[in-house]
Amino acid sequence: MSLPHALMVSLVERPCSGYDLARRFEKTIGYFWRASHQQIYRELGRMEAAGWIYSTADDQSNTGRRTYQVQSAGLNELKRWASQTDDPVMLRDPFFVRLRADAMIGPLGLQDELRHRIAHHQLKLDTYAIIEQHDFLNRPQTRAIQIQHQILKAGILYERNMLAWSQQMLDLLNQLDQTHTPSHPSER
Amino acid sequence: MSLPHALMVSLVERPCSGYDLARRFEKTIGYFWRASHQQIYRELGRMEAAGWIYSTADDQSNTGRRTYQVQSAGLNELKRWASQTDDPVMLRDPFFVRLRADAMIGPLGLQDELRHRIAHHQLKLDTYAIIEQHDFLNRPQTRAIQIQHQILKAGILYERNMLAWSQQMLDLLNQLDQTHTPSHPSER
DNA sequence: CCACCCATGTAACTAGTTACATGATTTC
DNA sequence: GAAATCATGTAACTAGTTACATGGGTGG
Repeated sequence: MSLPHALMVSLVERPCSGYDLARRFEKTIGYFWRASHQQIYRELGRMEAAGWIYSTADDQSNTGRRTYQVQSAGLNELKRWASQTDDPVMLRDPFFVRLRADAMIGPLGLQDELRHRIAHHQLKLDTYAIIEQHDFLNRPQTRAIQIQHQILKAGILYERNMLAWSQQMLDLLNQLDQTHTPSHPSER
Repeated sequence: MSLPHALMVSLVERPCSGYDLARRFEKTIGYFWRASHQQIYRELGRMEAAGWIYSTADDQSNTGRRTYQVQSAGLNELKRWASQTDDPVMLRDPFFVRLRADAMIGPLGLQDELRHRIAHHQLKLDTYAIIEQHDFLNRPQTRAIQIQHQILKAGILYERNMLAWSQQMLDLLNQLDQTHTPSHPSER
């Protein structure tokens, strides 16, 4: 499992509450891992039970807010886990299944979804460009910053890739539809 | 959920047994979706109960082998599902978490894993090149074939991308380690 | 005082993985 | 006759999602 370890990495960077973690995982950290607040609270509970982290009720203001920090047992676990090897994950997008369905029993008019996806990838690229500008360019090039920058670049490459591919796919579908639809009104 | 629909697409292409589906999902179809035989049998059972598919014991040879085919209810469900819209999936690779851990509490010596990943991506690219040669080049350019080819290209682009990025990451780590590791953290 | 954000959780479900199990057929 | 492969499943667990719930603090 990766989520507890992703949370610990985040807590090593800066100790904070579950709520803050949830927000950080929705924003900047979200380009490389994502989690809902329900999952986060569950994992925080488990990790505290395992002695990997501990929490203090940082409360002058009687909310239930707790701040979590990584303990040495957690650090050891993180090192152990980070040193093991796994196969890279595959690209696994339901949209490919839709397209394959369109190829077999189509045309299903997937152009709209493609346009939606193109906009989505463009938006992510814009966000990443802002993060890159803000966090990585014109910053001291420490070891940590260079590695984190390279991780962000993976996200940028991925989005750029999917954007270009989606445009190609849209062109192809438009071209196929164009030659199919007008001459024979049988379909649609 | 996508798996039942992925299975139906596969069964539309060619009716077959659960065992055959499992093999097809490990091989060629595996570049866009993957499933274990346990999952496949479970889904086949559910889909048959739902009336989306039906099976016949194709048995002159008393094995329990059953061949599955998609029924019209299944085709309708497939059309309905394929026409809905979702957000594209994100890149979500535990290795990014490992790298982030290395950035915070490193160096952890992730070069070996990177070399492993580079070999893996190269292997997939080789496989895809064979599939492309065999299934898509010098073939009649029907609508279905062109779409399926474009799906394969997404896989090729993805692997090419990850390969190039992994090599950059490996170079970066080598460069950082080289200046960091020896007795003095400052340089050498 | 109402809406919105802060902050925490529980419960139930779905999807995917791992481990285990069984028997028949083909190949050496 | 042993080993590999064909062919099917069950059981238990893990990870992730969706829906629901609660209560305090802040700004207009």
